[in-house]
Amino acid sequence: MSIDAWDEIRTAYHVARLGTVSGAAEVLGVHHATVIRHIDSLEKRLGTKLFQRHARGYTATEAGQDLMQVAQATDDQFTQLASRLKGRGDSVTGELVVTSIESLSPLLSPALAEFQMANPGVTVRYVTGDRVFRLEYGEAHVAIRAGNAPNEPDNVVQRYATAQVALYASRSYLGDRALPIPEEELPQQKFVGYENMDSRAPFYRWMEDSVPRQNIVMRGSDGRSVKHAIRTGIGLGFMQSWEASQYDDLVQVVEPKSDWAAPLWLVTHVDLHRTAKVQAILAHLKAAAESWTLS
Amino acid sequence: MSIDAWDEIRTAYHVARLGTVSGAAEVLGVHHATVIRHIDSLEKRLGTKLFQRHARGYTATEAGQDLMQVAQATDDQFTQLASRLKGRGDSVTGELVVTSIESLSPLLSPALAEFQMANPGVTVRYVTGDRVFRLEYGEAHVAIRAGNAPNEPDNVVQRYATAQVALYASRSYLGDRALPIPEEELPQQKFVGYENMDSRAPFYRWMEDSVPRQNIVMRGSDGRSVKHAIRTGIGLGFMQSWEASQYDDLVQVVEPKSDWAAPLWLVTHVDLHRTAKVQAILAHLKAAAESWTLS
DNA sequence: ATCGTGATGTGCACTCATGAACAGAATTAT
DNA sequence: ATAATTCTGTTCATGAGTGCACATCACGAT
Repeated sequence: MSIDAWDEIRTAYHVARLGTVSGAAEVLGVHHATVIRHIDSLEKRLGTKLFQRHARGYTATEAGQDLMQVAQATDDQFTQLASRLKGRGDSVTGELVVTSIESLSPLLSPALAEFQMANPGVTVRYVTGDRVFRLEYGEAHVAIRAGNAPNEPDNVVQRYATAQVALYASRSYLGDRALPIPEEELPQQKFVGYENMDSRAPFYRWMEDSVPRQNIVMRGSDGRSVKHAIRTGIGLGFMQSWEASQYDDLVQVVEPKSDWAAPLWLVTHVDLHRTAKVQAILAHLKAAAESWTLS
Repeated sequence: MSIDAWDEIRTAYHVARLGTVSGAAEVLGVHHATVIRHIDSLEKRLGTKLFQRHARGYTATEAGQDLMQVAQATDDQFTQLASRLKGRGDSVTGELVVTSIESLSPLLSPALAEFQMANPGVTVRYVTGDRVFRLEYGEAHVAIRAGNAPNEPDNVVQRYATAQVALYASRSYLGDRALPIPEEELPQQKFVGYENMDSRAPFYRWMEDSVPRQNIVMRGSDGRSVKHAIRTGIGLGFMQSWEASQYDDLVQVVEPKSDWAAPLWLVTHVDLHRTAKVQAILAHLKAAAESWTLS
């Protein structure tokens, strides 16, 4: 039994507040006849007289005063809401959800942390996972995708950076082997792969095609386990160049092939792309990418 | 900077609550195209995207969820308001303002007190005064008027009772005079009158016409002072029979003339006459009048 | 693969709420 | 007293908002 004529309540509110139909009509920007009709309709709807009509104006009955108080509170809340929402569009506050495949985590995490430091009003949520988080369902504000250019409707995609990926091994695995390893000897090496290598990543496609299955001696389901396996010396494996360079015990075994390069894409939803919050994170991510290419 | 489209907020609220435009349209009883237009209009008005649109429905953004919470509270308050007002029309609660000329106070006060005892939910305000309290301004729910039948528009008037008025004097004034005093001797007596006797009361009109002005030795501005003056023995004066009968020292000096009788009228405003509260007080007042004629 | 279902989105005809004009009433000013 | 002002309230023409029909798309089941 809820009321389905909020505008009529709003009209009655201004009539009760000002005391006259004409005054309310002027404030509301409508004709006074409209105000009268709203009041009549609302009174019929509620089954109660809200106003005493006389030639000098409308005076609220008890019911009318009750309604005025409720509507007063409503008007205040709506006004606050409006200024909150208006501000939200132009300021960088609230939640900011970024998603990517898990393997980009070591690259993005520092940049996101920096962004949060620079914008204390925002709480960053960085969600990774195998399943693609869909922007059109509002699951994330911005996604970093790898591989071929995404082609989803209502998504604006920008070329981002190129993930430098190369084949690494630990010194304990290599021993005193000469580097680089000749390309024709690579298939005989032991490898560390990824659990579900049906991913679009081109370097994993190369591994599946070039390396005999029995030589992929371990598969990890996430980046950390793969990284640990390589450092332990189980075999060769792909890693982000940026991440691998942080570990002294890892060495690059061959010059990266050109088709291993995985292009990265910045993807946002059309509706959110214009907002200041999204623009801010995009600018920050691009700036962070500049520093990657330098190192 | 307040929002002037409450109905659109209501529409957006249901969309956010149900997740689909079609569902909201069904609940709201409008076409789904209308819902879409409301959302578009509201988003333009607020300058913020409230929903992520996709083929499976609308999911609320942060802004949309914020709006939903505010609107949820509003809906609750309006629902409570509606049930409150609906109930108020059928129950006898709240304020009840009764007005009359001051001289009827001794008659009405006991009846009003009884009414309040019988209806604890109501707070009775009994206002008396020389100035006529106007029902059309909402100053009172019911008025008891004396004299000629009131003829104001939008007022429903009912014949009530006849105020029994007679001429009284104290035993100290009369001494051992024989009663009743012959009518032709009355003008030579001393009298107690009323301050503003231009009132419509017929017995005061008789006094002005029949008694020489110098014999009206005192005039009171309210009923109590007139009563005290008569009891002190200053002269003859008009009193309500019902009130005078309570004082042993007062005696009726002549048989009441028929044209002294002042008819009483129950007056209510059209808008309030149908309400249960007004009907209750009217019934109670009529019942009280029954007991007067008995005594 | 194909069909079915349930959703959004858009152009067009129409209805209903709105606005303009006028009448009436009461209060205030001259 | 009379005029002027400021309200309410009603009638009628019009336009904005609504409903309808159809197109389109995504997902799921057969």
